[in-house]
Amino acid sequence: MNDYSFLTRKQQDVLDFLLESQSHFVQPPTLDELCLAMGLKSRGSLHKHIHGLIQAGLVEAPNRKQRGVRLTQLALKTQSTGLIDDLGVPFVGAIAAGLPIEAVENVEYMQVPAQLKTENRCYILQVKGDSMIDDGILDGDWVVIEQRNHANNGDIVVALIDKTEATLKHILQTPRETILIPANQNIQPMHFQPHQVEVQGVLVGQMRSYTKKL
Amino acid sequence: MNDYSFLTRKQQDVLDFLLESQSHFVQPPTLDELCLAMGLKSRGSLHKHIHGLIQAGLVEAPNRKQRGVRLTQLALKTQSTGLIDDLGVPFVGAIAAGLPIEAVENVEYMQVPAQLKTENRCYILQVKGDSMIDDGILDGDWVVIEQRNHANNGDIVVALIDKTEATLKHILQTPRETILIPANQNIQPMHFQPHQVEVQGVLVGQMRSYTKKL
DNA sequence: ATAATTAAAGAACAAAAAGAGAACAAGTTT
DNA sequence: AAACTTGTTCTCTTTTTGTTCTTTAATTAT
Repeated sequence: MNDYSFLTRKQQDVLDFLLESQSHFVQPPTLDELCLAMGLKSRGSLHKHIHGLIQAGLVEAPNRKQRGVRLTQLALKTQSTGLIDDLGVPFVGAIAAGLPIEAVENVEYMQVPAQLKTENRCYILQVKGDSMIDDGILDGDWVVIEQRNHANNGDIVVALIDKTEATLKHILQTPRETILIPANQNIQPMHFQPHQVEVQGVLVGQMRSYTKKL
Repeated sequence: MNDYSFLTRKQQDVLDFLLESQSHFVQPPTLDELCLAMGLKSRGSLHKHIHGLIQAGLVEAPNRKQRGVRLTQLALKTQSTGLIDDLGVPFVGAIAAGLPIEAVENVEYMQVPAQLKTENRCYILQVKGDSMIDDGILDGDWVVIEQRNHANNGDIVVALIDKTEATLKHILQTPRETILIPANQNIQPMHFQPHQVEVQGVLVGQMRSYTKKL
């Protein structure tokens, strides 16, 4: 999970277990409980690993009053692969085919499941229009975009055309031209000179609400 | 979150018991009643825990006139903002047209944006099959379902047919029959006697990942 | 193979937590 | 007034829990 090269293998195991199971414990687990949960028979052994984690600043040093093994903020923050993200993903605006991205004034943050984003910087746009309807991306859907300026052929990208229009399309890049392909039988693919098209991100997730109307 | 994690084990137990059983007591329970209910033999022991809760601000300090143990607003609040929201929405399994819901063994929790769920109890299913493809719900998508047993005509619901098969369809309920309508031109609507169809939830959100394959 | 590191188990210990019971004061009931 | 209830305080004992130490096995490096 997390790579703390200065931790021993077992210390890392213990840390991973703590991070993973923290929500299962109502109270911070005691050493004995951890032993049981991890299949150890001796507190003494486990204590040495915990001690290592304390020195690494990943576990709170107990102050003789508060018992149980508590993770520190540092440990929680470095849990990058966990399900819970601190801030969430910023919702930056709406994208309609043929128009610049319409930015929202107050950037909101949406709590997005880890499965719908990547480790890299992501942002959220709201889709306007039906140009991707055949791919199941409907008017009003939110899309999670990983911010980067290159894409593979076939990817669905946010493309900026002639530095003015933004659109969400499949991309096909050849040395001679760049083609933006909608997922809508009624709309034709568009051909451009490579320099006309600027990739602003790649689609990694999509969401839809059936209750809220925005 | 409120950290009443500085409570000792027994203090937490007492608090949990009070929160859980408050409706069972007509009057705020006396120490002796609590002892009896919790299986303790000495008021003195229990009083020490209550005293800890008083200092934590979770229990009202009694004033000799009003007897019994009273919870404070703070304690009640910490219960309503409990763990459910922190955990996210449970991912309980996969739904394929014509098959029972295939439950996952270890329930995972996904952090879902507020826009995709409701205030009521929700759960997540993964869609198998193409029966809702015309509504932009594709094979492999996750759907957020609000758990309830009634629906309005036109809603997309999780329907249990003859207590065996589960499916995700539009519902149309008339006094004579219940019709489940797929969003796929190749599949015909299905007609049932009302008693054959049991609504298990209503679709409120949908998500799709373009990176993870599950 | 030898040495060093890492793990595990268990014993022993001190501090904290938890429990039991007695005693007491202030109220309530009889 | 006497008996009872109820919260509070106190002492004492038992259990739980973190810590330290020693011994032994397993793994890794030299």
